[in-house]
Amino acid sequence: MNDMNMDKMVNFCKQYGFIFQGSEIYGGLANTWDYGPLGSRFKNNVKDAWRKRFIQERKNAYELDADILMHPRVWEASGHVDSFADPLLDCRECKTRHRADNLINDYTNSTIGDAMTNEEMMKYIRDHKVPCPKCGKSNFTDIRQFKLMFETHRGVVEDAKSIVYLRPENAQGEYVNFLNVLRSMRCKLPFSIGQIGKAFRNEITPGNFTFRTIEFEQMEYQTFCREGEDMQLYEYFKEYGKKFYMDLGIPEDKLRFHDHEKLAHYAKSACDIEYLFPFGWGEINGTHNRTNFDLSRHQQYSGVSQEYLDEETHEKFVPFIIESTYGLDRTCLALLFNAYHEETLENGSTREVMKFHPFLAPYKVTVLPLIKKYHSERANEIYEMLSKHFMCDYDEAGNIGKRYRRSDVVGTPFAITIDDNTLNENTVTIRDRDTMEQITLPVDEVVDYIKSKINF
RNA sequence: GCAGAUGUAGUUUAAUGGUAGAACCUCAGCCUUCCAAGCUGACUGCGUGGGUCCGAUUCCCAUCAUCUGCUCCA
Repeated sequence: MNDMNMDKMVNFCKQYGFIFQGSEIYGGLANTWDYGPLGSRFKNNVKDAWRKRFIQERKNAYELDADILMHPRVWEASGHVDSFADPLLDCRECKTRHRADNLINDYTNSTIGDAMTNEEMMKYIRDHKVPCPKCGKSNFTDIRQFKLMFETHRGVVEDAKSIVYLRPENAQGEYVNFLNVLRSMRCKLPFSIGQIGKAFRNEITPGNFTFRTIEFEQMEYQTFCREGEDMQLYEYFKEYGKKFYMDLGIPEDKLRFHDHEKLAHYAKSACDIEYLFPFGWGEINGTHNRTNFDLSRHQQYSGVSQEYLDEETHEKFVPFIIESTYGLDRTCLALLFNAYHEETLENGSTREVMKFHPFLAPYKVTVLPLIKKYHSERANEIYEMLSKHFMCDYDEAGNIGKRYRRSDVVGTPFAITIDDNTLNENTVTIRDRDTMEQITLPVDEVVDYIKSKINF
């Protein structure tokens, strides 16, 4: 991969049907992106890979599909109503933007700003002529409350009582269903609830293609455990996450851990897995030790006990939670960069090849009649047969070399060619994208051959 | 949200105050028995909305989007 950059990836994704700009014919809506035919296929394969590793192959792991809209009190209990509303103001002199509480805290070298209302902060800044950290002057706009949660209203009347939020994280869906899963699945600690779904954040400045968007999808994994085994599980899931990415084909030198020093309101410890994007290291996974903060808060706000009864010790306690969240869109973007290769050919031209893990490839196999007018009929029969098992592509336009390349550029791991031998001896040629090797196989062995090669 | 830059087919681009040419891609036909050959043809464009002007893709304004920096990033 030489000379890769974001523009090239955006163009590539558009050209080949992976990702399109949202609402494009209306000029676009900033920071929304639509997954095209190949992109949505690819994204689903990433989800399936995650499901396999995190739900299917793990004991005591259960999937959940919770609603995006939840009771507004959930977000009071979670702390998001408070912490997701940043009090922002702008310096009129140098046009920089600041958080009012940070300004005061930094100025006083304390945390007194945390407890102030917006009015109190505004008064304090005016009274003490708190300077702008950039230009030193004290000439600020009024505080404007920037809400990171999208709000909507249920019912026909838009008033404060009807507000519902589009969830800013999925985790609360697992937490409020802790008791339901515990009972219905007859769980014992430690056990995990995983969920794939969309979340929404009204970010000020997203960007970098699908890396930061206002609507995004997360694959997340909440492990409920005893206090005392929490740090061990925390370390375990950091490594398990890294291994997941390496299994998907990302080399170790493109991955690193990044421990958080500044922690979120709920976390005891936090660590990201970062991928080396062309724009630098970027978070693709976050693992947090959320302690018993969340379940305790839900117990407090709902009045419903969230305690677990340990049958061995006969103790009752609110479990700890280790959260490991995978940004699905970010993971897909990292995998797209990781798969992208430019190859220089003998004649000096270059071609693009996507080298996905075969499990992730949108198409598993392309069916190519060697000569359209002689081999199309049989090729169509074979396409039909294969499509019962895999996502297949079919291409009879242009010459055979061109069709191999069209297949390679979208990352299809196998191409099978139908020629006279197919008609006479019922064999096909299978060509492997990575090795460029060709083998001849009887038609009825093709499905098993491909299946054996695309396992994850 | 602030500052700067940018905006011409799917992509990369050319020219122009008198509504635009090309290459690649795509599609159709011919040819072709394994890696972008060739031939013929076809489709597609001045981000959007105003203004100035006889006339605007070109000048001006606004808006939208993208990029860079700032800010933000539970």
